[in-house]
Amino acid sequence: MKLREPLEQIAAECSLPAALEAMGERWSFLILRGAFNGLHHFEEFQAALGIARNILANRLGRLVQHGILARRPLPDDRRKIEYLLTEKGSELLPTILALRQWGEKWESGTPSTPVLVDGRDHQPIAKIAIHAHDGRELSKHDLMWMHADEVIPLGELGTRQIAA
Amino acid sequence: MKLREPLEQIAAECSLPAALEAMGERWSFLILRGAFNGLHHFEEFQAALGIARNILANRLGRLVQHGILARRPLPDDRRKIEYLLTEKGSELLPTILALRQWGEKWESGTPSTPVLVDGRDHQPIAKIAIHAHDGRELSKHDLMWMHADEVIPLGELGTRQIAA
DNA sequence: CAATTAGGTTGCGAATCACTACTTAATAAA
DNA sequence: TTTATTAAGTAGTGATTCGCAACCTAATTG
Repeated sequence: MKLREPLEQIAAECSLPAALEAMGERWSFLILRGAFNGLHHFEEFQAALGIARNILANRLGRLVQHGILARRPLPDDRRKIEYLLTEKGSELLPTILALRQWGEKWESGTPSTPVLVDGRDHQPIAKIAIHAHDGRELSKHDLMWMHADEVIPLGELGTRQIAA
Repeated sequence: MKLREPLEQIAAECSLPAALEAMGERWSFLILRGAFNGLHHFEEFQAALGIARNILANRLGRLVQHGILARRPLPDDRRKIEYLLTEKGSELLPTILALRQWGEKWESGTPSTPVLVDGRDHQPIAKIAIHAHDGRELSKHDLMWMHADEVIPLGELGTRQIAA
């Protein structure tokens, strides 16, 4: 059998396969959700998720390799390893929220806990949505796909020919 | 071996496992991306993604079962089956975009094609982000987690005790 | 110094994945 | 009207991964 081919080659012109290469495995998102909710240690993840230990070790290692989590042995108790979200990992939060909101609406039907709220007024965040560059929210009917070459950067309208 | 346990039981209070139950497998997101980009037929998906035929058949069936795709035999050529995004499936677009944007920034480094643009001005959409209920964009430092019971619905501030 | 804790690793059977070949029904070509 | 081709799968086979339980090692606690 050929080695499981990295998903990247499938569509070189799209970054989705690259993202899935890092996050596409069965437990990755749930481990990350745990990290967002304050889990830091191997045994914490294991207890909270009920994941097999070898799989957890493998996933944590993978997430560390991809720079999504950072692995830091604690100086006070050198048995303990702390897993922390990197900036790269933190920026997956919108993805997780979008997925969770979708699941809430279409699969489980019940609101999730804990809830992410605005620290200022303690109100839940808005639904993750698609916005135009000027902030307007866009519906499905406002959207279209274009080849990247055909997009005319703002501010150059009328001053430039289409690039291809 | 025990049957692979559905992810739902792990954290009944979160919808993320429910979402992953439907979309968590290796090819699901890429098939859906294909659907968003205009693929409708078995052979189209197969050629575009290079996925094994049995896996593709299985994934399409799963997505149909979950109501994410609809399966419709075409009346003019009754060999052909058309796979179409349902509303439920369409609402996964923010998730896919968030994941793709993340991959673009942190993994591939190159912009993806095709690009999703606003139909009115043909400008690329804004980055998927987290917004407050009033539309302000929130950064990581503006956010906090709360138990659902502790959230006081807007308009009831001061008129109601916290519910638990 | 014995017991416990944290974070793994190992072995094994079950399930899934990927590749190729085959099937079946409907349409198109000769 | 036979024959070929196309669309959408299914079946067989081996490699890989998953899940469980048991074990291991180093550091800390009693």
